[in-house]
Amino acid sequence: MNINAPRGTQDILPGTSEKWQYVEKQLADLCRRYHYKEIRTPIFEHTELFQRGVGDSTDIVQKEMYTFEDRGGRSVTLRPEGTASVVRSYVQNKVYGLPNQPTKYYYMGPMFRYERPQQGRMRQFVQFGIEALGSDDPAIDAEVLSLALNSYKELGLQSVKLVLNSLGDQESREAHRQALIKHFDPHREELCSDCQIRLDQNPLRVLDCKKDRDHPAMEAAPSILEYLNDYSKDYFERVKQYLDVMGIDYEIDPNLVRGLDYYNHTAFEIMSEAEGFGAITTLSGGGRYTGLVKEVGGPETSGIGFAMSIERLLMALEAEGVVLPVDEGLECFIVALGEQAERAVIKLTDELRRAGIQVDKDYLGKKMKAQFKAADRLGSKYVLVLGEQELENGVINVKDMTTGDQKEVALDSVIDYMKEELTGGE
RNA sequence: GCGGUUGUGGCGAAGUGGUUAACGCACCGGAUUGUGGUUCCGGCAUUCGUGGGUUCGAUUCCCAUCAACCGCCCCA
Repeated sequence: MNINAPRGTQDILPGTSEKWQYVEKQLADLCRRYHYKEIRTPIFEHTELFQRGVGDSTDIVQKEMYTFEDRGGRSVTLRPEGTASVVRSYVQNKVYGLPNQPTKYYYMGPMFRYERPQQGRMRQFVQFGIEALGSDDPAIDAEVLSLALNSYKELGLQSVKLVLNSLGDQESREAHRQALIKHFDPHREELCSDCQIRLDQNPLRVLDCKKDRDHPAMEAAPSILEYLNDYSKDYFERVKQYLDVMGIDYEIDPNLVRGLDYYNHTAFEIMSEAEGFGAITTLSGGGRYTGLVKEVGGPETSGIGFAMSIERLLMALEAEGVVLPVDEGLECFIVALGEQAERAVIKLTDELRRAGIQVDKDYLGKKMKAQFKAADRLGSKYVLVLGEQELENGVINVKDMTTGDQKEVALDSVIDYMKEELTGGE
């Protein structure tokens, strides 16, 4: 019997889950300010959606999908990325017909890719992403880039860089495609097996092949930037202009291609340059897509989006030594001494909790000394002690664990007293 | 899909072909009466990922298997 979590999945336990909650909260607030609203789509979709949406020639579709047949004989796939689902939803719900375009969504949730796990790569991982549909204004490209970058900056990361490229529009891409084929075809036999296939299916991707990186033909390969038509060139210029206006630094990489088929115009990645980050440096990636909405059955609509891995974000925070402000302590621990007191403590514990105070107590029948030790270990700010004596006198002992000071408080006013101590105090 | 490393108690980690498998941390109990973080004392693996083989005997040798980690490809 294999009782381990499946390969490439992980449990996120207390101690770490607080960090996730913090990050999720910060990202949601960032989206609120940029006015992106949350969308939640199913975790699995019809396999066909990803085949058409993500693209048959992509690695994701060819070898990384978690695909299975359900009991009704339908082929379904655990989502490997978020954009296809969001676009499907946009089309299915006819959101393109609503007023107030563009539609600006954010999402956060698990994605699945069947790969060999390693540092920064899981079979189930969590992506946060945004999509802006219904506008091809370069200003919204700049907005998406700004949000992407700020999500890292606001959490305290320093060593992140934005790498930018333009893949041009349909016409530019086609011209470039022809040029690439013409350029690489004479060297076809010298390229790796993957690239020989890419040359036919999507020659653009030959450019980001790591195996053939040092091939002499790579150096002289035609750059997409030289094949941009006037519209695409102008589009790219305006995106850069808007970034400049916001004071956002970026690096142009004409070989940045992106693995998904649907991109055009703006394509980008954000990478970590932190020391000791591991082999994978890409934190997030995204770009503009124009054919996708139509491909999924909607009207010709342009969109742009990006997605980041929360796992990699947390890795980057770790690598840069950023400490998140998460509080793992406890407000108060109540010690009961004796049967009589135990009942009173159970009642008081409940009352304090309903009054908004965080309270815990012992459930292992420990002696007082051990209960104090437990309270200390839990990082409790206060320890309340209730024994037979206190009970008789209608009081309770309140000890401030930081200063060691102890005070006797009337039992019927202890709730107000604790509220005052925990909030009003300083 | 390919390659490398590893698998001893809750965690970290030594170790050897042979009577009781170090040590550290953590945990539990105690050091007189109802008060934590220091100190001292005591306790805590019929068992060395799993299955099989070699052997008089294996945690140590061999094979298989499972798993984890890291890397390649590609990506988030």
